[in-house]
Amino acid sequence: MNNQYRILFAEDDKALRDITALFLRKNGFTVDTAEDGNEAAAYAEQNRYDLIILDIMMPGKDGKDVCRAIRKKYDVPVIFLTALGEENDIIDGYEVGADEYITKPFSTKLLLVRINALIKRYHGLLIKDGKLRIGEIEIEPARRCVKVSGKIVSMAPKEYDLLMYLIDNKNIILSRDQILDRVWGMDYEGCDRAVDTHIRKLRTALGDASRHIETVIKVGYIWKD
Amino acid sequence: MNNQYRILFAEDDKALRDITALFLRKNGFTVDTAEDGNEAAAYAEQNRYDLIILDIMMPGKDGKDVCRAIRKKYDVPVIFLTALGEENDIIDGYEVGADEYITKPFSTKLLLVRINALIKRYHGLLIKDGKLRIGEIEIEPARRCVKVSGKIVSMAPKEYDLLMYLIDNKNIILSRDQILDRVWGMDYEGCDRAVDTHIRKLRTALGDASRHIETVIKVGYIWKD
DNA sequence: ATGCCCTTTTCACAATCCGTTCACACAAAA
DNA sequence: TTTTGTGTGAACGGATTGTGAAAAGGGCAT
Repeated sequence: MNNQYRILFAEDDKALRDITALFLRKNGFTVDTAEDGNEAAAYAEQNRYDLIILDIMMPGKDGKDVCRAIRKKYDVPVIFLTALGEENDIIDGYEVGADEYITKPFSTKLLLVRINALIKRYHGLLIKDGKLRIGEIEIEPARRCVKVSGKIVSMAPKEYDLLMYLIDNKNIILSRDQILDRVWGMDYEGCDRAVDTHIRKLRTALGDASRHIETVIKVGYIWKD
Repeated sequence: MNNQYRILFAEDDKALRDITALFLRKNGFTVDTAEDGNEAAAYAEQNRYDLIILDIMMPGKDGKDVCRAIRKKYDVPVIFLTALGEENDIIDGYEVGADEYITKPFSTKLLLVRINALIKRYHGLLIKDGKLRIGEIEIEPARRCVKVSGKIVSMAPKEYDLLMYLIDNKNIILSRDQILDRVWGMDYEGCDRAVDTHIRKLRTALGDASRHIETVIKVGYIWKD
């Protein structure tokens, strides 16, 4: 399991697709790219994304069709791209459930601003320079690198995933079942004390900063700012 | 896969255009030339460049118009050329989003310095004399030639492509899937352990310098400076 | 077409790292 | 106090990756 924010980026112009995907990866996102509507729909069917960016004009299924299909399946922020002056698309876009609308040409900077706004709206977190800051902790998702008060803290994969999940849902009590479902996967069959063990390891790794992780007896755990 | 940097060079003086383009190509860049503003705008519309060099005074669209048009479309470093003493152009140039400014006549050496500075700023890489340097490694993309601490290292095509992909995305974790998509091609069907094998070969080839390639367990690989 | 060489892929095994479980200590609720 | 829930450390088992070699694939000259 990987807790970088996952973005699906569907755009038929290969050059634009590549350059934008690289830019997004540099900013800490995990990016899957699709070159047409059908590929995008297939990806969205098979995976869960934190954000989906769709070009409206694409061969095969157009962006709006893809968006409608996705919206039936699960709730995820969607950004539409369209050529300048296609105002009708904008209306339609919002109708099928788009959250943001960007006209091409756009600067990568603008795109990032919109993405961060959406992530913040959906998760309550702020990303700056590809780094996620929360108290004395700084996380660089692109490198799965965690620093506490400036010092790099090495972390096993599950510890990192667990940390990201807690932070993603900060100030919300998470039951062991919820944690197991999201961090371990729905299909996990083992005993739920595995969570306790990983919480302990995470606490050890975080040192002082572990005070943010509080035990809610008989319920689960919570990350408090 | 083409890992040379692409430059668009717009200049109406044919002699200067040809000699400069030749010089840039000798230094490992892929160069498209345009002889006026309209041609430059058309090229920029149809292709993606890693750098654009624009003469300000050109027939048709002048350099500033072209720059404005490009800036609306995508984010790319732009260098302006202008005749000596046209200070107003400098002001305007930065206004429309130029990154660098070079007065004619200029030495090819100076141009190269500025180009490298920009490429480095945008990509985090250093190119000098057509060679890309990263730590003790020196790569000549034009010849697909790699040196480690001055010693030529022979490398199979996939190893080279893999190296370039890692470097292009340095300090970013790349999953085996991402690597397979980019270096092998989307349509690759084999098992993803092929990546591991090539990583090993690349490590062997790089010797000491292989310490830059780190394994991120359960996720993929990363090139760290 | 054939054989050769280089590259790529696959496989089996080794080494390493990670996750899970257990037993017990301790703390909180009943 | 009893009961239930959580913290802790160590040990086991399993998953993931490193490694070498062998098989498969492709290009090129003969």
